[in-house]
Amino acid sequence: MSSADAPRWTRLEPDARREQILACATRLFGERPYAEVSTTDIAREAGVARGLLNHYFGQKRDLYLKVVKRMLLMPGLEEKVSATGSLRQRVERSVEWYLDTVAAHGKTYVAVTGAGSIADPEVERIIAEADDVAAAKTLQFLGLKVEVGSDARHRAMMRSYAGLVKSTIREWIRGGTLSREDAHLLLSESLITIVRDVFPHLHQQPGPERPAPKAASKRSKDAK
Amino acid sequence: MSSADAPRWTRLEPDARREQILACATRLFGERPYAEVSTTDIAREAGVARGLLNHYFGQKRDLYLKVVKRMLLMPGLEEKVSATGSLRQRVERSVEWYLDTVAAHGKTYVAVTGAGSIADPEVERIIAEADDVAAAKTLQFLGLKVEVGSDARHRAMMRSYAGLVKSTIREWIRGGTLSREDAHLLLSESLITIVRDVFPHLHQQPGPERPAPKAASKRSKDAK
DNA sequence: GCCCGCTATTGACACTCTGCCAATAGGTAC
DNA sequence: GTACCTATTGGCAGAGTGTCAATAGCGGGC
Repeated sequence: MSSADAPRWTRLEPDARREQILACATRLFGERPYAEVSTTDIAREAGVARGLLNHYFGQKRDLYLKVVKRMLLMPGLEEKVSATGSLRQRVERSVEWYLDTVAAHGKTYVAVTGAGSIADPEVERIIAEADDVAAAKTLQFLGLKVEVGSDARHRAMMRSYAGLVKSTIREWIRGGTLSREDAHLLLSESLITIVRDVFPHLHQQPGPERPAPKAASKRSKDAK
Repeated sequence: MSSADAPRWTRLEPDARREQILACATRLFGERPYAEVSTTDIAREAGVARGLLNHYFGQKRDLYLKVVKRMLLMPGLEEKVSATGSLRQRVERSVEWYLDTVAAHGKTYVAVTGAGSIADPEVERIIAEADDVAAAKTLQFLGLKVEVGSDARHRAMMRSYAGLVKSTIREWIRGGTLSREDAHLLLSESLITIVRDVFPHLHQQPGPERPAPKAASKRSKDAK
């Protein structure tokens, strides 16, 4: 026999094993919803004993949390995209970058963020945290992080905007009910509106504290 | 003894019992996430045997589905709000109505819609369906449901918008990071932008098929 | 090349939760 | 009071999860 004295299992460096398990878990959680993926499935996929998952990650939820974190805390943006040009240019570039990034990660991203995953406070906290980081990055990238007083409010609004981003991406990736161009258009226009009309005092517009945007503020055609 | 011959349990009409169980389930699912609420908890809360839940609702998921449905398919809008006036007026009235409705239902609504609940295909389908109904209603209410050809695309965009609505409401209801006025402002401005700039051909604007809104379309100040 | 110790990994046990179904008993009509 | 209908119960079997002592890769010492 070829496997006469072959070891029944191989010993890996903790980091390597952790990484391997995480990769399998990421794929499975992308294919099926949380509850449908048993730890036994993940263990079988990775070719290890189920107990090893708990050894490395603790609870099943913690493993899921790691997957979510990795998905949401995509590094990039400020390193990849230059923060120059008109507002519209910057908005469109950041939207473009985001769509690219998500397209690369594919379904898992949608499964993790879109469905909101498991309605667990801890998971939700992680998602909220990631949204907050993304919000801060976006604000900073757009060159709007100036007033510290109302920063919390603006961050909250950017987190809200993140909801629009997620649902739009789901329409695009999942059902294909929106094309990439549609998504781009919708996200860009909305973000520009938010920046212009909802925080107008951050923009060039001087105006009063919050100039009741009921009367359409006259907008000079933005440089494009 | 007072309870010498008192019956150990009382017999109810199926509809009444179903209703009672549903009420308890609704409350519990609003307090804790799906996985944290066991059928035993619900049964204890309702004062019945656990098996009765399965008898009336089948799977635990089906019970949850019923709760979600009841939450999401809030009737109203077209019956309550008149579809007259300028675009801005109609938008603001519908946003107002929606905020009122959600505020009435409170945390359960947020728990059910916001977190996305359980990442289950069936539950997701229900939510998507409800979003779609809401989207169609909104389009109709805004007086934009005219072209049948691109209706699917517009519906998809309104479903995306629903994502913004949900996340905004969560910021408002949960953390209180946004005030009701903030939510109103954000949602109104965004919806107006979408209707104006993303489906401009549906509005008064004639223009080509999709006139690349990069160049800011000149907007006459809307009647207000 | 052989043995030894370290520790990555296993396998089984106990517990919880869920779905199912035959048996039970509340209530009503006669 | 009695008998029937069926709403309701309670226990059983299966699946999934977390825990922990025991096992066995595998590198280092000689």
